[in-house]
Formats: sequence, structure tokens, C-alpha cells
Amino acid sequence: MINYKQNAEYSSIFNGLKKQEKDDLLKDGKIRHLNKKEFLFYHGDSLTCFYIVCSGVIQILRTNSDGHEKTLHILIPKDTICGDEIFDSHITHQFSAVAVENSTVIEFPKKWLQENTKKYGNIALNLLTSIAHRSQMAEIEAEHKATMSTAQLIACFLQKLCLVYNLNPHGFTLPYSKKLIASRLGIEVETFSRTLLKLQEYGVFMKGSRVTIGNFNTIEKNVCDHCSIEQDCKLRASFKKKFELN
Amino acid sequence: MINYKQNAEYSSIFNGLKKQEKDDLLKDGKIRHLNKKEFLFYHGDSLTCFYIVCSGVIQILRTNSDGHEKTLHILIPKDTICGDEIFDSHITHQFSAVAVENSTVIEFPKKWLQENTKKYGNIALNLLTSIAHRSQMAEIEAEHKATMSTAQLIACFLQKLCLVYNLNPHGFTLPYSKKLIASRLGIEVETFSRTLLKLQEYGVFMKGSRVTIGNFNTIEKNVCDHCSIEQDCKLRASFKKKFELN
DNA sequence: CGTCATCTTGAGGAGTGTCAATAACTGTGG
DNA sequence: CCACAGTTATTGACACTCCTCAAGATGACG
Repeated sequence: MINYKQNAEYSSIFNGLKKQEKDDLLKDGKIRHLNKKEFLFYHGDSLTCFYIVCSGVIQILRTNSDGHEKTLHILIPKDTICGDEIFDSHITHQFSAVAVENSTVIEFPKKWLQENTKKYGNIALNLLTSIAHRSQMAEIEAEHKATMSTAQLIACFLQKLCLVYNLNPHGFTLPYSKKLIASRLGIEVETFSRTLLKLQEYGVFMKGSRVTIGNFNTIEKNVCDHCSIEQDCKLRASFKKKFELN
Repeated sequence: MINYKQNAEYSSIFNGLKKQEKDDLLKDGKIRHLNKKEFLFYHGDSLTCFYIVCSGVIQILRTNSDGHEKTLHILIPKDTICGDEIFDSHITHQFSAVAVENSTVIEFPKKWLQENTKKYGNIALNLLTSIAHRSQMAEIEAEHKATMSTAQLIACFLQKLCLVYNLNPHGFTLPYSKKLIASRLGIEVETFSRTLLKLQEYGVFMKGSRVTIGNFNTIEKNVCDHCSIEQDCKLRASFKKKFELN
């Protein structure tokens, strides 16, 4: 029980708050355990809570009338759920949330968030930062989808994975299924599979769920240099710092 | 001069502030006039200001290495520029901004925004609301692009146009070029032109820049019913309220 | 009236989704 | 421990949509 709250405590929305304040805030939260494939809520449900992921992986997805589903986000501990919905004044959920593996979240009433953003200026600012970042990422993603090839999309995604999960690019195991990754990238699994061949030209090899990113320069020249973010790409900067200079 | 500030005054970021407070805030702003096709800033420029559009139309765009440009937003009076960039802690502009027609903006130093979000809780909250909304819209757009046909995308866009510009759907003139619209929708002009034929099946006719949306039920059945937002679509609700019940 | 940008239309090709069949993997219960 | 079911992954064939290149047509404007 305690561990879960500790994870939530380090969520960026509490940045700049004192330990005492965090503890006060967290005691209003309710721990919820989710089994693999269990839904936290469904698209259309009434929107009553704000969540912080404590453990596991939560998939945020939307299913359209054809039964096709698209993954909007793959969330990990310290990430928050529904912040933007709540401030965009929705009364029902705009998407569904399901546990990819056994997971834990901490749940707060919608009002808790609204009141505490007023009470603690820091929380409002932290949320602003986090939502602004998400908004920027959404726009960048839209553009990636429009201007980059599928192989480039996947290569970019794999680099992000290494950073987020602290994986060694020279050899790591995918943290979740290719199906989920494809859905996150907005492509079909078949296309994903087929693109793996082309990925080898970039020095990226995938055998089953085992991935090897061979040459950083190749990937940089073929992928990052074609991205409109270019120099300002925080991902690229972090990646170089972490894996090339060490 | 005064008129321009009056427009900015009604920007949603000032919601809930007193007239006196707004006036105080606005006096720090500098009016800037832009001629048609004049750039406000370029992608890569250092990020120093926050802007509110006072008159005209501002195109937010990004150009990638191939020389291809994508329009991220088309902004009109009361809209803000760079709020999300500033809170995502960028130090250079992630996109360019150019005047589509003769326009006016009011400009504030970056610090002005940061300090006043701390000073006025309302501004932080309003920005939160506005950025949360933009973030949601970006995700919805990404999904539209993935799941809807080009004809449906255009039809949806035209409906939005009617609402934003208060145009009569039964006969109106496009407020800007098809080239700009195509770029905003992430398609080529040629594809746009060709799709106009298919649009007639939905009861949408376009001759030059003259548009007629004939039948609301047809468009609703063919476009909105296939959208994943469905019932919760604020656009659709507003549209029905405004044009079908009057 | 001529110039320039915008728009339309045509032909060809690249890339992705769809349907279908097969293979590899996961987990469950006997 | 194995057999089985269900999911996930790979591969092939085909159709469709959109982009690209190219040429003309229309429109705006000095």
C-alpha cells in the first residue's frame, strides 16, 4: 500500500510541494488494483475521477463504430489520467483505459483536482506544464505520421522506449506486444511486421521481441535528420547524452 | 489602437478577471501589425513572446527538410500563440507564424505570462482549460486522420468553419484558400480538388470558393456517425443547436 | 492585357489496409 | 507434463487511396 503512494508522490504534478503537503494530498486518494485486461473505465462513462498510475502499464484507447481501436497513450507509473478531460470540461470519458498488465492506480475525485489546483499554485503550474507538453507531443506526432515513413516512425518509437524504460539499445526486449505498439503508432500489425525488413537498413534488427539498435549514426541520418523537430528534439538530445557519451 | 486591445480583452485567458485587472495586464502589451504574408516569427527563432491575435488570420505552420509545409493551426482574433511552447519550456519556436491576410497581434514578453500565471490564479486556470482543449483536439484530429476518409475530413472541417465564422451553411464563401485548407487537413491540393466530387454524395457542393451544405441529415449520417467522438462531439451539438432549430 | 498564384484534371506509382492462411507463443486444465 | 485453445505474429495476394509529376484552366491584380 505504502509503496504505491510513494510512486504517486513523485508524479510531476506534485513538483515543488513539501513532503507534508504531498502526504496530505495523497491521503484523499484511493488505491485501485487492476488485473491484466481489466478496464479502469470505458469511453462514454461519466467522468468522476482523476488518476495517477502507481504500477504497471495502462493503455488509453478509443474504439470507433467499426470495432477498430486506436491507442492514444501507453501510461506508466507517475503518469496521470484524465487531467486534460477534466479541464476541457467533459462530463463523460472521451476514451477507455485498460490495464495492459496487472497494475495499480490511485484515484481522486474530480473535485479534489479542481479544488487543489486553486489551493496550490504549484499544482496548476505543474499540470499546465504537463498538459502543454502533451499537447506539443500530439502535434509532433500528427506531423510525424504525415511526413515520415512507417520505418522512421518505428525507429523513433524504439528510441523513445529505450529512454523511458532505460533499456540498452544494443539489445533489449520489447516491454509490450507488437500489436499494442502498432496500435499506438496508428498502423496495422501486418504493416508493422513487414516494415521490420526496411528497418534493417537503419541498423535496427528485431527477432521476435528482441531488439538491437546497431548504429546510432545510421539511425540519426535516416530518421532524426528527416524530422521537422530536428535540433530541438529533446528525445534525440537525451539519447545522445545517455548512450553515446557514456 | 484601442479596438485591437478590446479584442484581446475578450480572449478566454482573461476570463473571470475584472475590467481594471485586464486593463492593467493589457497595458504591458505591444501592438504589432503584420502585412499579408509577413512572418511573425520563424521556426527556430528564439522564443521570447506570447501573443494574442487581435485581427486578421494567422497561420501556424512547420516546414520540413523537403520543403513541404504543414499547417498546424489557423488562428483568429482572441486566439493565443505560444502558450503551450512557453509552458513546455522550449527556448526556440517549434513552428513558424505568418499572416494570411493583414493582421494585428498584441505581444507580451514570455516573463509577463509566467509571472501573471502565478499572480492570477484565473489566468493559470484559463490557460489550463485552453491548452487542455487544444490537446484534446489534437488527439481527435489524429484519430480523424487515421479513421475517416478525406471526404469526411473535409465535411467535418466545413462544418467547423460555419460555426467559427458564423456562416450560413446553405451558402457561404470560403474564408481562405483551398491550398491553406488542404495544408491544414494534411492533404495535397490535388486530392482536395478531386474529393469535391465525392463530397456531393454527402450533400456538399463546392463551386470555386462558394460552398453549399444541402442536407444536414445526410452529412450527419455519413460523417458524424462514423466519428469516434459521436454523442460527445461539441461541434455537432453546437451545429444542430444553431442551424437546425432556428 | 499579361503575370503570377491558385485550382482542376490526367496518368502512373508507392504504400498501406484488408482478407486469408499459417506459424509461433501463452496460459490453462486435465 | 502434455494437449488444447486463444492470442499474437508473420507472410502472401489484392485493392484502394493518396502522392507525385505534368499540363491546362481559372482567377486575382497591377
